Amino acid sequence: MEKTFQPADIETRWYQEWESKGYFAPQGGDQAYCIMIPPPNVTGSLHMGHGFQEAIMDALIRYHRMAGFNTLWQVGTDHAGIATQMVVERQLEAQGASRQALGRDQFVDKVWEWKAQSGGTITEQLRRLGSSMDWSRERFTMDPGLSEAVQEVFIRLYREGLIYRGQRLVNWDPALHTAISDLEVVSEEEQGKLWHFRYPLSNGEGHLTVATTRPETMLGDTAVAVHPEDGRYAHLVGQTIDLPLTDRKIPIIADDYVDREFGTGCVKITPAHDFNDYEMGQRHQLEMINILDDNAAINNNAPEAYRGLDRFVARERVVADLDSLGLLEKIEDHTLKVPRGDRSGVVIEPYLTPQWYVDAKTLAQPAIAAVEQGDIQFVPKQWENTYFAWMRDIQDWCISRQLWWGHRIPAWYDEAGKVYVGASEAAVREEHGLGDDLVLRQDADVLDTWFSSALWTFSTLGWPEETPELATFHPSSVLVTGFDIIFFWVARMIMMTLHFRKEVPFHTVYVHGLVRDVEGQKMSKSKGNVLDPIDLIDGIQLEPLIEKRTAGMMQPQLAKRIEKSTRKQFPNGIEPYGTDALRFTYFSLASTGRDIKFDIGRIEGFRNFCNKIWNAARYVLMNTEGEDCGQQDGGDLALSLADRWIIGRLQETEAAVADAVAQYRFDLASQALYEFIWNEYCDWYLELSKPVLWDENASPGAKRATRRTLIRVLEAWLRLLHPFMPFITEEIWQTVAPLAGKAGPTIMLQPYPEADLSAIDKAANADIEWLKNVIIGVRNIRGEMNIPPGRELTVLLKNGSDADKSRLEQNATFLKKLAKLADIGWVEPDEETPLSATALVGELEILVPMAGLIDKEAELARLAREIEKTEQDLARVEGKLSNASFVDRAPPEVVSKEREKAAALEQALGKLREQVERIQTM
RNA sequence: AGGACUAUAGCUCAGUUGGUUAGAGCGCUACCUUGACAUGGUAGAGGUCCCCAGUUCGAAUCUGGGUAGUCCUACCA
Repeated sequence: MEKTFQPADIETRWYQEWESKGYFAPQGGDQAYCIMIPPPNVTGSLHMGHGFQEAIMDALIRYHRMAGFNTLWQVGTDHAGIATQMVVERQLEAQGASRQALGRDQFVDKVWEWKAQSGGTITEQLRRLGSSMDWSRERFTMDPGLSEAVQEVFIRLYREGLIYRGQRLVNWDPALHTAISDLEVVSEEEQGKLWHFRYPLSNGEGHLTVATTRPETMLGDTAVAVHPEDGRYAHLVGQTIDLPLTDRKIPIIADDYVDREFGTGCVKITPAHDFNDYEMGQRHQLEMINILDDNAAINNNAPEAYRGLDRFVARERVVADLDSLGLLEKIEDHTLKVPRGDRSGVVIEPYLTPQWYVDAKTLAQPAIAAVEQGDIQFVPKQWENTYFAWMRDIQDWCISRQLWWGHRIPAWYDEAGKVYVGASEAAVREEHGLGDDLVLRQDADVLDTWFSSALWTFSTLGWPEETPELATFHPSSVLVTGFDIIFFWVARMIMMTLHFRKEVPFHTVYVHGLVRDVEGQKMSKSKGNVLDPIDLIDGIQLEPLIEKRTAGMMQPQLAKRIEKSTRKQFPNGIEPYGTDALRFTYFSLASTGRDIKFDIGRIEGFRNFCNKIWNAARYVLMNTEGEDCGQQDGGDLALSLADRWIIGRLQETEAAVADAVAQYRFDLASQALYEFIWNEYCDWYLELSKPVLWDENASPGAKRATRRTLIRVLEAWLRLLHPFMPFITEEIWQTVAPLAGKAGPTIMLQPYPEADLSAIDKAANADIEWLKNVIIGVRNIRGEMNIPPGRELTVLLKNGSDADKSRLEQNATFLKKLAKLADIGWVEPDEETPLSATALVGELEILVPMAGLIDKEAELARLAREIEKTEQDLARVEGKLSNASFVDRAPPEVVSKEREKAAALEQALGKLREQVERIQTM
């Protein structure tokens, strides 16, 4: 074995081995365990959030696979309608072509080509993370089977009246030329203006002043509204206004939506271009005048002067024209929320178009009930509130998109505009008895990507066929996802699955936090703070990293800043840390209910942990290979104290890990493993094994027992660790297993360690605790007194109990070795002792004679510190005990515990003071 | 506007049902290449548990009120 762990050497080798041997496929017991991957964008690439999420899923999957479950991790990718179409359109643009010039069929072919070309990136990256998904079952949302499921769902919902077509206001993206759902609109506060206009009354008796943030919409105004109880305007209700710049008269109406306090208390109403106005228009049967075209330029419904102008040009023109008419009262600065498309970034317009909708209110009812009843549980639970809040006020879901890439809507229209929904044109004709002479035209739109994602848990398993996989693995066990897609995806999956399967899609939703950079900023391309998980695994030089972070920047000054901060943060680039270290870092940060700040220092620490594991294994192998490790039962076995102790601690660790995983506390699991492996197995157990293995006088039974324990405990914790660090554990296990009497082609399919609580040896724990304390006592003196580590000491023990005496007898060799002692022995309580530095373990005194070694003043100073600390502790405890109500009212066991503490402290204090006196008088 | 979450060592974070000497990793200080590991070992320093009040014998932990930060939802023209 190499002296240091080299992850690159082993990772790809093992992954290929696992995949090619089919280890990821379901196999195992009657109980199924299934996780559906949140399908990443097929043409996307891996980011830190994926890395985190996949690591968690893989740990759960490997854990349950080893625990004997019939385990499926369903993998697949999403066609990501808008995102993918945009990428391909940009590529066409760069070549001077366009989607329109190409035509629909050819364009869609192009997208498929792009998918074929770049679709392997993300799946290759998932493999680099060690994710053990079943690639033989990989699905894509536009596979024939999944498309069939989409069509089936659409048709059935339509027939049930739960999908309908309607003309109403939608969020229109003027850049992408498509409707988008409410969820795809992000509103940010921006600086804007509030324009105040005078609208003249038709009767010539003055005007009303209205305010707007979007002046151009006044061209489509069809009313002015005031509050019904607003005394200032009550007499005007029913009269009309001469709408400036147009030749229209519009009514003054009363509606209690109007806020009397805001502005003048008069609101211009544009039902075709504002969601609130739309509703008011419905209430008052107002005319709806659409003044925009698909590009959000002014259309022919507006006065001629404005036709063809872009909305923002028209805005300036309207303001200028009103101003010249003397109707512009004032302009104020105003911060407002501007709605923008999450993909295009352009300002969204409420726009009147025919679209398809899902009746979400109806579907939401059972979906709410499922969570209320606990059929689905969120972890952490507080996300249920978020879910309820949204579901109880859910709006109908606009599912049609004016795109070409996606599932085309299975609806056909005749020339009269009558709609027929069915699986194909032929099916529609047959069903409705339509003659061949009747021309049918398929709906041009495709479905929202999330429509197909909503079916993911069952469409991937073969639905609408009743497949064996569906029967076995549905509902799935747990969904691992970020809170950002609870509405987009989780809620919709629950609705669709309950409707079509009459069962939940999953029993648990584990909601993890967002991965942020070290300063808590969201990672984003434009901030240039993105970390690529693959770069953390393989490492990257500074220059390529800068290149990567600044590539394709629109603004050169941004690139400069990014380069500077990157140089500062990673002056030497990023070292290769390996997948295991990266994964372990994720786990250690994965406490529930908070985002994680990714600190490069942590991953370095866990890389070191990998190295520690590697070297611990080297040590064990050096001492066991070619030796009798008691593989065959029989032969003398004389377990040492340390052997019994570490076996018990292993059980406790196994229990802790199982407990942590059951609660999705990967941070606690990783911590328990780290602590056991490094602080107990390596720091203490390996050291305690040396005196046995290197002692020529030790019995063969003792040596055999120690070798056996060394190798078996190692073998067990490799399995225990495997779901979290798959590669290093597999690599080491291959060599270790036979020596531990285990056989098998892979650690992946070995049984997961289960705690045997009867093997926990409380007495051994206490004895080891004593041993550690004595050693630490001596080391402390050595360290603080600057005694060279190589210098062997003679130590005297005093005032020991019978237990201390027998403990010393049994452990003298260990003490000598670990504390570097030439000799250790007892002195009687009244016996004269040389002047010594002392440490206390309970009542036992450890004496290190000072002659020639220890400076008198230094020891006095050390004792003074010790005394001060002890005095403080004692004062606190005595304070409690002198409080009558504490003694009266606290539980007796708490009180007696405090009393014992006080006694022990008092005694220790006495001894320390005695010691000070002795040193001073010498 | 409503809601959620967060605040503990210089940094990143644990801390179970109230009773600990408030912990870990990184960083820091000193010493050490001892036959697994310097990606290491040993010892050590470092905390007003955000603030105020309350409940309690006892609060990092429970309650109320503040402060600061992050996020979500809905929005007034």
